[in-house]
Amino acid sequence: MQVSLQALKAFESAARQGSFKLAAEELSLTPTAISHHISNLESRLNVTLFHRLGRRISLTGTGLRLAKATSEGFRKIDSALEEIMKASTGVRVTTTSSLAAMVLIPCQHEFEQANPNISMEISTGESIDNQSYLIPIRFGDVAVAESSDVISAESFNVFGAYGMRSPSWSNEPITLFTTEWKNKSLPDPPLAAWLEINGLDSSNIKLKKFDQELFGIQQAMAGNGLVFCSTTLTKRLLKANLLQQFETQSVKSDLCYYVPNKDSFETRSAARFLNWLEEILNQ
Amino acid sequence: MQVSLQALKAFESAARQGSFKLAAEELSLTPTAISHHISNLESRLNVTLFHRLGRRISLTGTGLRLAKATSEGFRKIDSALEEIMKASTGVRVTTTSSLAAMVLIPCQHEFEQANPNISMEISTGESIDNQSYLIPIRFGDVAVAESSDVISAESFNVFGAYGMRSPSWSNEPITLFTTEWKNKSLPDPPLAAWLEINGLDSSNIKLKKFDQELFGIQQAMAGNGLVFCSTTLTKRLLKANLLQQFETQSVKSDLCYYVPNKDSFETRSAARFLNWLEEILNQ
DNA sequence: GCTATAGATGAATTAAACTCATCTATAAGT
DNA sequence: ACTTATAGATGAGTTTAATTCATCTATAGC
Repeated sequence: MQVSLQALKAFESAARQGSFKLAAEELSLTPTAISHHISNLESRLNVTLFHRLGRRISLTGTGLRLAKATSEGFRKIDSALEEIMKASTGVRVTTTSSLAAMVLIPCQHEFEQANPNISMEISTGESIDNQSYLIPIRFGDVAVAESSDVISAESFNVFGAYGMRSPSWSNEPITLFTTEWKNKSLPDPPLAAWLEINGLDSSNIKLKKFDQELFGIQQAMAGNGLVFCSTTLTKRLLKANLLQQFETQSVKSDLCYYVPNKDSFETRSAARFLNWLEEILNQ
Repeated sequence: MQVSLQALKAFESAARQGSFKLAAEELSLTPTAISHHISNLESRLNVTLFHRLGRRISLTGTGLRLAKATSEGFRKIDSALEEIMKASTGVRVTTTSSLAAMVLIPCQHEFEQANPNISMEISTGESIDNQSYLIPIRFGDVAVAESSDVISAESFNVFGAYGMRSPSWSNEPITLFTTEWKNKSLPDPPLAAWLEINGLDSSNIKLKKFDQELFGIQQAMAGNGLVFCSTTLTKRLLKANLLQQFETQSVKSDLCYYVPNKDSFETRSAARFLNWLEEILNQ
């Protein structure tokens, strides 16, 4: 190509604003640079692009035609760049109520502190708007998710309010909150396996079910019983002395959190967020 | 703007061709330059544009989006530039048969010799295709044309074949070819005014009319009579000793050659052509 | 007729784009 | 499996091109 793109950029701005001076301001250059660019362009193309009427300029017919093309062309490119830049200054995540409320939202500030130039936006619910650059963290069956997409395989255990005494499983009636997913195709929480591993039986246990783990956890924190839920959600609450666990073993489940097409997120922000997320979930 | 246009150009080419090496060849650069440009772009935008699979590359989703935008944008700009370049490497003129045959075509070679980088294309007739960059040289009434558009005001005189003896206007019958324009709104050739200025009367003159001056001139050259026509068309023939004039005075007419919106032709080629044309018509 | 402003011009400076040399990883050939 | 050739990455050095500075001209407004 024999004409410089910067000259075209200068021309586009000057044409749009009808002034070398204003173009210079817009592009953070001196009017001299604009003048050089445009006369360079004119001599390379062998055309006059501006009529010089003393200290005033006006587009020639040829100039007008070129201006239309350059404006449109650059606008197309700029808007694509802008979209990318917008996407790269922040991450937009959507996930389950439980993960959002128990993990993401509490850690949001910490993430933004560690990554000052990345803002984090969290949404939950059925907003299936297939918007570009929206990162969905799904909760599902490990058998269904691509293995490379999985960020956290879920283990389950029983937790209770901090400070309560260890329950005596065989002697007293126990209220245990657990979850029955709204989505029936998901594997159930592995309560039976957990009981077996810990050598317990369910005769004294009175089960209460919610459709989100979140609610059972909140009940447990309020001292209204114990909760059987994923360790991912309670990790932070244990550290913060809001929940405690007992001498029971946790049990693996077929459930996991995963991000569909995890490797297709190419913005650095998304990559950093996903790394950070895997770290806090698997620490 | 924080991203360099040259980097975008490099990216566009690499994306389209799927190879840094090919992009380098297309842009007459080294593969290194392409690599630098693209990594610069990626770090500025905070995104990954290409997946690097060893020595093979493939566009990421973001890269694909950007590639679409840049390809389209640059294509728009390039095609406008190409049109201008094409226009500036040549001039395309359309005019009357007479001016074309008597002046433009005989001088075409001379013009192209003097302007080696400008090719000249001459067309005549009703091809009113309002194509861009086609220069029409019209023949018409000075009162109708914009004065700034006029290139030559026509004077008329009588001419005969080279070497013939001066006609004796009062003693012998004379055949005089003149023109009756097809377009009736044009002023007639000023024959009456010419006779008056030269103190002659038309009693011995036998008029024959064509609708183009060209034909009368050719009859006169063939020795079949005299021709009353514009001096512009005969100037060259006089010099070349193909025609001669006698002791008569030429007479001004209301006719002229003009180029509508003459000042709207901004290509250097067009400007140079128009200057050259005015020169040879008014020399 | 003076002053201020916009642009033109040419030389000097500065910043960027580009290349070179070197290195790594993959793909192909033996 | 080992060698060879190819594509790209990386960092330092060089060259080109973009930008500025100083100066000059012409217009517009006072």
